Amino acid sequence: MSRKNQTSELKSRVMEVALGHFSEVGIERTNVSNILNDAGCSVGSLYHHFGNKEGIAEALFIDGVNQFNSRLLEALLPRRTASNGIKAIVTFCCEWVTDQPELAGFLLSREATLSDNAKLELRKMDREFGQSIYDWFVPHVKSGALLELPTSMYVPLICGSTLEYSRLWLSGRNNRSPGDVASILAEAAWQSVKSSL
Amino acid sequence: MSRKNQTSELKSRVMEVALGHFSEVGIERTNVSNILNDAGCSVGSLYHHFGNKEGIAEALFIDGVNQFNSRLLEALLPRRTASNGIKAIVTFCCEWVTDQPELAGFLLSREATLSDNAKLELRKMDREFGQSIYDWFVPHVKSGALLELPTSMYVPLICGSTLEYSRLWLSGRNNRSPGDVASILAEAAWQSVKSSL
DNA sequence: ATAAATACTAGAATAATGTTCTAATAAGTC
DNA sequence: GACTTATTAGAACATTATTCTAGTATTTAT
Repeated sequence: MSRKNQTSELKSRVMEVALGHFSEVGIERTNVSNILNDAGCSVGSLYHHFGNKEGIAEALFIDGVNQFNSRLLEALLPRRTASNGIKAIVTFCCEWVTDQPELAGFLLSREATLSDNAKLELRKMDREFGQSIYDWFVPHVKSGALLELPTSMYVPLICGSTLEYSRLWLSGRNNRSPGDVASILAEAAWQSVKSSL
Repeated sequence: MSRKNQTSELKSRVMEVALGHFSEVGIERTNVSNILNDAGCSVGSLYHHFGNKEGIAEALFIDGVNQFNSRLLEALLPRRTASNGIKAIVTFCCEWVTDQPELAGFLLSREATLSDNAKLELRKMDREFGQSIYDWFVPHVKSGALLELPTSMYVPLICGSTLEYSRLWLSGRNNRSPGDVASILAEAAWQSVKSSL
């Protein structure tokens, strides 16, 4: 196998193993040595590739956000009505969390403290993503289908309930998965941002 | 001063100092030695009173939840209509977060990993609190004013948007405080749980 | 094909830092 | 006033993330 492949395989093995530990006991309480053992990686390699323990968390975080963003857009952009779009966002979130609870829990915990570089990269990703979202929203606000609100309020209003419910489910204090109650959450989100005209 | 007073003063000084550090850089990245210096406390005393660093976080967490719960009940219980009650909950949350951002951020971050003892205590508090809340809700669900939903969904639906908006504001990516947008959040919460009959 | 440069691996040594432990001190109690 | 107990003190310890130096394999250039 080429070095490139070997390397990228090692990196993803480390990330996979680390995610398991992180989501189980948190970043702080997972030992680097455990990651090394489970992933079959040497100290030198790990620090060469990731810099430090937080570097692994950082890579996981950025990967996760990227994946989430692109799939959410796939789910949202084809929708033509405000109601269908809002419900698609919520339903997608529910399914995504239910399908990959470890990654979702890791992202929602916001445990990862990002380096300045990572923050910049994330901000760039966010701008692009935000622009696509914005473009979808504008016509529906203009048409009067959606409430006109401070920009920063749409995400909390649409996704807040879902994210809070997801946290609850991920913490194990609840049997019904977000996927199971997606329709309730979707309807509630729609009620909270639809224009009452 | 009596020893009792001296002790409790030291403990609260430590907790206050620790909260400042925790909310600024997180539990993991605050050094015990910094807390000791800033609070004028010796290693021995700190470990005698709190057991370990997490013990401080635990104490802060339990105190915070206690304070939040009791004040929320004060705001909710006097309300006679479903609409007023739901809006009172949301408004209270907004004001509470806005008034004590450090404590709110610390609680919302869920950074604190609780000991089994603390979990038990918290569960007990939660049961009592939950019962009071439940008693307020039942008649409004029975009367048809509120949607009938799985019990575990009321908190996410009512508070989710507010908590998510609070996180956003606390992270500094936003100027308008939760208190500033409380009425929007309150109305949205109400729309999402009111019965549409 | 060979040499030079580069990317990567290895693990012992180091450094940072949370926690324990023993002794000393002061407050409360009888 | 003696005794018991709670508290304080900080040096010693233990854990664990990270650095560092040396060595190995893979590309790249000539």
